[in-house]
Amino acid sequence: MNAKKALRTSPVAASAARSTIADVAREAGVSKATVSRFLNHRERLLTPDIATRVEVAIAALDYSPSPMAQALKRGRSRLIGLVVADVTNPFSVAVLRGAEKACQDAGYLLMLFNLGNDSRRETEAIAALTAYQVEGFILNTLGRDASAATHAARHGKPVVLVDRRHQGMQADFVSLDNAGAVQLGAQHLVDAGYRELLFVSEPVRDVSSREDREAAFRRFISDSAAEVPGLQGRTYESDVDDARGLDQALHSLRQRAGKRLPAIVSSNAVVTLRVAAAMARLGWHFGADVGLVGFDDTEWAPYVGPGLSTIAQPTDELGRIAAGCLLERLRGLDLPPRQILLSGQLLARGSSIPG
Amino acid sequence: MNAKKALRTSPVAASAARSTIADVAREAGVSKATVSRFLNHRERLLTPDIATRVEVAIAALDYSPSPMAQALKRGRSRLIGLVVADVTNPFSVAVLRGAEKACQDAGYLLMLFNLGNDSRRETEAIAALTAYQVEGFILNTLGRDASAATHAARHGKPVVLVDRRHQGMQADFVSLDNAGAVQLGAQHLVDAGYRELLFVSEPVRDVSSREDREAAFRRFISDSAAEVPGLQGRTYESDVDDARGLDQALHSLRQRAGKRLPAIVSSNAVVTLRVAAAMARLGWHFGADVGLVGFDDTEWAPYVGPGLSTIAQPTDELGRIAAGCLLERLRGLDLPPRQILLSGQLLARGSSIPG
DNA sequence: TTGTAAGCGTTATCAA
DNA sequence: TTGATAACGCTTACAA
Repeated sequence: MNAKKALRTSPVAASAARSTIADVAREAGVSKATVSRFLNHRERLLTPDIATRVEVAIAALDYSPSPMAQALKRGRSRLIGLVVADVTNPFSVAVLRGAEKACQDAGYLLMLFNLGNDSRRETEAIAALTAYQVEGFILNTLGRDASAATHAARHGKPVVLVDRRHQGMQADFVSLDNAGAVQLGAQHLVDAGYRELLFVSEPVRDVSSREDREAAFRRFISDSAAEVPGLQGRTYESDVDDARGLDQALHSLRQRAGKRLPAIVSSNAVVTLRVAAAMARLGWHFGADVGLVGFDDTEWAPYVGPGLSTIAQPTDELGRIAAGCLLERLRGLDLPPRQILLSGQLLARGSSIPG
Repeated sequence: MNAKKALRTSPVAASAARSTIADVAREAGVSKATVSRFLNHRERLLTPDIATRVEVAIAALDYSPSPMAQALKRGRSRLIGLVVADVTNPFSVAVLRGAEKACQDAGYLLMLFNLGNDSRRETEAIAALTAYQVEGFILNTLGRDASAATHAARHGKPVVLVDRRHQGMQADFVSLDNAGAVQLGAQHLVDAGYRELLFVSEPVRDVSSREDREAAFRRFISDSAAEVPGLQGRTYESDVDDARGLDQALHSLRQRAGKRLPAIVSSNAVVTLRVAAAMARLGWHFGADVGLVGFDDTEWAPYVGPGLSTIAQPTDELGRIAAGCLLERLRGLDLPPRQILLSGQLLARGSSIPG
């Protein structure tokens, strides 16, 4: 198209091939070692004259070192592996976003592996990422297969678990304070006058955050029973393809409630959506017919029904802190595994007003 | 024997070090070349006896080749760079999901770079990804800075553009058939009886999909004016932090409508959410007060107000096809750039019933 | 059919 | 302070 471009790239292969450290060395009339030193040990050990020559050559050739070659040599790749259970889950995405930012700021790139909720791929994910020499892992997995992550840890790679603990795994763990959050949400419903509560979750088994939340809910009920007359609570596991089951669960919830007010605590955004679907099928209204507080403050929560009351997780922070923990370990911090719990925030909207 | 060797063979660190091709060669009593051949040229050129010995050794040492070293040697990395404008946008995530699946199935890993809607980071993204020797790019960027992508293409790396075209860029392009989709949505509103239409979009300039949709909307209005008495249409650009402006736009929409029915076509899920917020502020109801059809069929669309009518994009397909195009190019396919347009699907719900 | 050796782009260890 | 040179883990002529 333009002759200018053609001129600029006159040496035939110049535009196609990345320039290497050897090119720079030749251009500057020094050895590769000197160029490498200039790059890695910046100011030290360099004659000003030589330094500037190298600097000029680097600029002239638009040289930047190959991370691949560096990785091979140093054994460090500036790569961090991120495994998420399900990119479709807004929570995962939000965390991903926070983590990505922190990693990039620290000069690391993120390699993403999405499990698509298939726990069998967990091992595969860790293996692939390990092969690429990622320096550490941020894991938000299903947790069925602790062995995979343990394997990673045994290879000396630091691991940070987000939201979901693995049994007996020695790793930093960053999560919402689930117990506190459940307490917050359930208490809010009680304060609003609801007395017959139902905790709705995805299958709880082996997913630590679900277990924690359910356990906290049970504890809340038994702890509060004394002070709050008529308070009752049950739990229900909702399955993806059992809409009817959920409908029935809601029916019996109202039945049990009798004259008392029934309400739901939903354990994440996915479940909240299912509950919303059920409510629509039944023709019931949030707040008046059944109260609701749901985990995860999605952007759409304010516009569903009278507005859904939610417990917001500090997702961005979770991601940032998880990445931060990892980066600290990569910088050599040697501490026993930490548990970092962040508190949730209650956002009261129409769905928790008996109206 | 240096300390390194000692470390290697000490039982403690034994589990920590990945085994290399040299280890396998030693174990099998053959040369590295033979192991390499076994790996790369499978059946050919191998004595059964030797082949099995290698196979056993590989299994025994749990060996897998280092993609980094392979990349360095071959110049191919089995990596694909994915740049998304905004991981927060559900559309981006959905595409990401489709693309990731296809890439993984083909043995490629995805390197993710999120722009966070900051167009200045586009160059940075491409540079970082290029440095890691990604073999190709899937780009869903803002499109301000075509030079970045062009740069990539000039380096001989195939590029696929998703949803957003870059001006004058020679690359495969995969997208929704925006013109058809707008027609579908607008016609639906007209059929439902709405006559005063407003197309609401994020700032249109330089983002091809937004431009296409707006242009299609304008065309629809002028084309239909003759047959549909009283049909009028305008466009409005909504800014993130100008909620008041949007409120006013809705006000004047109703004013202009007079006795005719007013409706909105919203150009993506983000805008739809903003419109929902405005409607809530104004105390208006979808369908009855103002009709709506919105781009992007999110999971929450059915539960906002009377259900939001949407135009669903085949997001998964978009991602899959984009990845497919790239993989074809990587396999050597040499064709002029293709444009692949997929049609949207209208999902009619309460928000387009004047009720 | 198999082995030897060079080299991909770096960094690190030596001498000089 | 700088420069050869040997790795890092792999592939691939070229020899045997």
